[in-house]
Amino acid sequence: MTLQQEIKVAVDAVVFGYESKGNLSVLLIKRGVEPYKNTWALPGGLVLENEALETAVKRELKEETGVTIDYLEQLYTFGKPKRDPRNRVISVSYFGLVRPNHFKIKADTDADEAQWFPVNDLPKLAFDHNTIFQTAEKRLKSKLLYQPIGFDLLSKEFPFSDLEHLYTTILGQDIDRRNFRKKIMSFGFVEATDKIQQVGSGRPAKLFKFNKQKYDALLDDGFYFDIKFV
Amino acid sequence: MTLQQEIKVAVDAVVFGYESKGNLSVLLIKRGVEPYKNTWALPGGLVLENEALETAVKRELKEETGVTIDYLEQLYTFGKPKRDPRNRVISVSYFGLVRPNHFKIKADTDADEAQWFPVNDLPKLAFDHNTIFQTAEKRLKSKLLYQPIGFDLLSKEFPFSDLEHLYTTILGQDIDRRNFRKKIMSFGFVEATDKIQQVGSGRPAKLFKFNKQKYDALLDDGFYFDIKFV
DNA sequence: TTATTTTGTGTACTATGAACACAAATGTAG
DNA sequence: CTACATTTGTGTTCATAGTACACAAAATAA
Repeated sequence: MTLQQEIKVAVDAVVFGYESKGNLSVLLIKRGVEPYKNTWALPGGLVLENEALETAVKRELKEETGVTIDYLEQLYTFGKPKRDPRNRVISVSYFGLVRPNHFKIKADTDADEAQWFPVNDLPKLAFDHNTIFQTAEKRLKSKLLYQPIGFDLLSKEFPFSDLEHLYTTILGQDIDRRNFRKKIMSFGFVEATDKIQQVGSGRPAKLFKFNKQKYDALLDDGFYFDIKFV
Repeated sequence: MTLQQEIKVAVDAVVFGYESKGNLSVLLIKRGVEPYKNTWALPGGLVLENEALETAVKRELKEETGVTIDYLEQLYTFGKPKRDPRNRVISVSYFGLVRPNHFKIKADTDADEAQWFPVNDLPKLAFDHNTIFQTAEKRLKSKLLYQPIGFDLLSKEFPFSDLEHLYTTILGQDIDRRNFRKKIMSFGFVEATDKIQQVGSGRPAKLFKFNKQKYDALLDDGFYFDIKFV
């Protein structure tokens, strides 16, 4: 009943990065081998014989881009028979976020092969990677509304406006700053520090930080984030 | 850099069924071959050479249990190197729901190998299938609160109390019947029929049905189900 | 005929969401 | 150095949605 399989297993990662003021980007690499040689693609590759899936993603990311990941979760597994023109390859895709300070692409060996692209201006990608990207983008938007993953795209300490801009950028809609701030602060896991930051013109901003311990404690109580009102 | 792979790809399904009055069950099969011969396991098996993943699940379900699925979505991909004691096998798991009238297990060939088990009284399962089950149960609970998947566990026409009991059973908490009914009806995609059903003692109940078209139309407007208050 | 079981319904109170504008602190341009 | 532009920071009112709560109606069972 069970034919001998010749299916290969790959992992691919959709990694988002955010630079202040509305720059949401995705990390891509330019393929050096056929098929799709010289085409942009998501970082990723084949899983090794005795390697866990998540280990494989992290390894590939490090090898291909040098970027350090701050948040990583499994996204979806794509397995259509013809998604790779040559062999049958199923791809377990991952969804990742990086902080601005982990944003820089490594300067050595194949540095010019990896690059950040703004999400609104992506090239045509290899394989079904555009589909994978869209799935990730959808996940990012919906997850932002009920889990505090946005903080993994910001520095450890950030002005409140960074958080606002992150939300408006990703969701593509304006928010009321007073209501947003009131709501976020009501959760109790975002705390003001005593630092103040001045950037360009305008009143200097207090810096805030995300308190993961408090968040985890709330989670145990069946807490639900829920800022879908934004 | 890329060693020759010897990884096999399987699919497994966690299929939930619901019989009236608080009986939530999962579909299991008894394995006929090593490893884990004679141990209960989730239905599933290896993906064929040119077969889509979802096709594979449906095929395995049909072959092993004869049950017709009403709702199916991908759950998670499990890929720890030692999850199968013999070969490296990654499992793409699926999450399924069946209506009561599709509940019966086929009577032919290996019928006695498939069986419904109440979720609160599962045996120890083969491989990491207990983990897979737990992941599915969690998904069922959380999904019930923001997507109307509960209807895929009921008959096409059902008394309102069936819906209530479904929610109390799966979530494991009581609900206020008046508020629940008010909320569900406010969404507009549950409609009363003109049929009335009498079961045992008590006042006979109007039958209701789920209107998928109306639901889909709402979805396009960015509608969010949200009955997490239950 | 009485008790038991299940369905069906409305109102008052509370909490949360939504809408809204102006002063404070700094840099920048004339 | 003064006026203007830019960004941060903050409260109140109104509308909507959630929550708590009890009893009558229609049937069967004893």
